Amino acid sequence: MTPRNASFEKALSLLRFVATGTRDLPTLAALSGLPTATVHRYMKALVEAGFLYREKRGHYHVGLGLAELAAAFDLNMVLPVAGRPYLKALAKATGKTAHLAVLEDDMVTYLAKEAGRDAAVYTLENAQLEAYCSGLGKVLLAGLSPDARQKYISNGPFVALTAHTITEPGPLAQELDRIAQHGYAMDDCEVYDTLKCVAVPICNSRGDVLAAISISGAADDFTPDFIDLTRQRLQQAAQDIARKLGTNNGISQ
Amino acid sequence: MTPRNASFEKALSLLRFVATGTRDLPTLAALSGLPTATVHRYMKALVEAGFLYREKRGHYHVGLGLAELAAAFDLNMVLPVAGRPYLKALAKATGKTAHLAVLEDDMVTYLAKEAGRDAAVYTLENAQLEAYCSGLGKVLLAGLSPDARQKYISNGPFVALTAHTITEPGPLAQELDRIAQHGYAMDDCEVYDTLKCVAVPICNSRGDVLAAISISGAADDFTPDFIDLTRQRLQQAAQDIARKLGTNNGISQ
DNA sequence: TGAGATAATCTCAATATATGAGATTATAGC
DNA sequence: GCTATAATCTCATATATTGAGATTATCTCA
Repeated sequence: MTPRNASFEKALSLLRFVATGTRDLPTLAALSGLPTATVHRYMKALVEAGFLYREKRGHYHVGLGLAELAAAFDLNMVLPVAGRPYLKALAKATGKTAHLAVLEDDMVTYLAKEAGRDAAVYTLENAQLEAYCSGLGKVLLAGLSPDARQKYISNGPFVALTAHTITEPGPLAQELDRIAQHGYAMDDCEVYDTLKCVAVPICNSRGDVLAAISISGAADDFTPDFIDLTRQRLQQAAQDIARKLGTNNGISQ
Repeated sequence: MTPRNASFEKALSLLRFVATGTRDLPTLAALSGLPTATVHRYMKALVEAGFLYREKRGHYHVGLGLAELAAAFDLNMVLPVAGRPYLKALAKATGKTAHLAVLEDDMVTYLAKEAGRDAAVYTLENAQLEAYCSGLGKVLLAGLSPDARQKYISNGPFVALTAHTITEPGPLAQELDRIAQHGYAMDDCEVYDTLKCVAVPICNSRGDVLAAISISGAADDFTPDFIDLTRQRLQQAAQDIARKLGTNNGISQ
C-alpha cells in the first residue's frame, strides 16, 4: 500500500551502523530496533553480497564489494553536472562569475564556470591554477589534512601576482587556519589588482572538503554587505550541491 | 518460506548495472529482467539513500553516499585478519614461511607473517622493505599502472643485495612485464643468497592488485615441482582471500 | 578443560510488503 | 508544436519478510 522499500532501508541502516564501528549482532539489533533474527538475516545477506566482511563473532567490517562499487563514483564527472544549475543561479543573482573547482596535485582545477553580467574574469573550465593566491584555492588548501597543508606550505615559493598576494609561509598558514575556522575564504585582489572573490567549500557529511565554489568580480562591488550576502548564498548552494550528490545518506531531509 | 532478501539483491543488481555505465530506466529494466515500475521504485529508493545520483533523464551515476560508506573500508585492517588462516595453512602445507603484504609509498609493508618449520626468514609484521628485490615487492610493482611503474623504475637506484638482485632499469621493467603476464613472481636469491620465494597477487574483481602473498624458504628446496605446486596453492589462497573480503559481489559462487 | 554466558542460527505461521500491468504524465529531440 | 520515449503513479494481489522462541555454536574464564 505504501511502497517504500523498507527492506532496503533496513539493510542500509545496518550498513551505516557497521561503518560507524564494528558491532555484534545483539548490539546492532538494539541500535536498529530490529529483532535479532531479522538483523541476522540482513547481515547474512550483506556479507554474501560482499558489502560486509565478518571477521569473527561480533566483528563485522565494511567489505571490499562496497569499496569496488564505490570506485565507480567519479567526483570530477558528477560535480560539474550537479553544480552547474547552482552556479547559474548564483551568477544570475549576484551578476558576477561563479566557479566550481577541486584540488588536484596541489593545483586548483576549474570544473565549471558560469559568467555573470560583468564578465571580468578570464578562466577556462578544466584549466589548472596555483592554489595559494585564489579564494577557491585557499578554501581547498584549508580543507587539507594538517600534514598535507604543512607540506604544501613548506613547498613554496609563492610568487606575488599583485601587491596583495600572500607570499610568506607564516601568514599563509595563518590565513588557512582562519579560513578553516570561518568556513569561507576571500581573495582580496591577490590574483588581479581589480578582482575580488568569495569562496566556500563543498563538504561531505564527515566534513571533508571535496570541492569549492566561488563568486568573483570587480573589487569595487565587494562591499561588506555584498560579501556577507554572497557568502550566505554560496554556503546554501554548497550544501544543496552536496545533498544532491547524495551526501549524508538521506539521514536528514 | 525461503527468506532470501530478494529485495536487497534486486537493489544491488541495479546498483551494479549503474556502476557499469550510466543507463536509462527501460534499459535497466531489460538488463535486470524486472518490470519498469519495479525498477523505478528501486531507483528512487537508491537515489534517496544517496547511493545513486540522477543527473537527468536516463543518466544515473554512483552517488556520494555510497563513496562515503565505502570510506569506512580499511584494507590494511581487514586483509591480515582475513588472510591469516590461509597463511597458516600455506605455512603448514609447505613447511615454509608465508607473508602477506601491500605496497605503500613504493615500499612493501608486511601485514602478516606465518612461520614454517624452517624459520629461515627474518621479517616483522608492519615492517617496510624495498620493493624491487623481493617476490612480494615485484608482484606488487607489476600490479601498478604503467605510469606508476615507469615512475618507480626511473626513480632508482636499485642497490644489489646479492649477486642476483636486479639493479638495472631495463631488466627490471622486463621482469615486471613478465610477472604481470604470468601472474606470479619469483625471488631467486635476490635478497639473501640462500633464500627463494614465490609470490602471487590478491586482486579485486576488476583485476587490480590489492596485495600479495608469498612463500619463502631455503633456496635448495625450491625445485621446479615445488615451485609449481606452491604457486598453485598461493593462487588458490589469493582467490579465497579476495572472495572472503567480499570481492565480485557474490556474482559467482 | 569444562561450565556458564553470550552470540549465531533456524523454523514456520501470520502478515505486512513488494509487486507489476496498465494508464498517465513529464521530458527530450527535431 | 509534434512525436517518441522515459518517468511516474495506482492498487488489487501474490509473496517475501517477519520475529518469537527454541536450538546450536562459540567464546570466556576459572
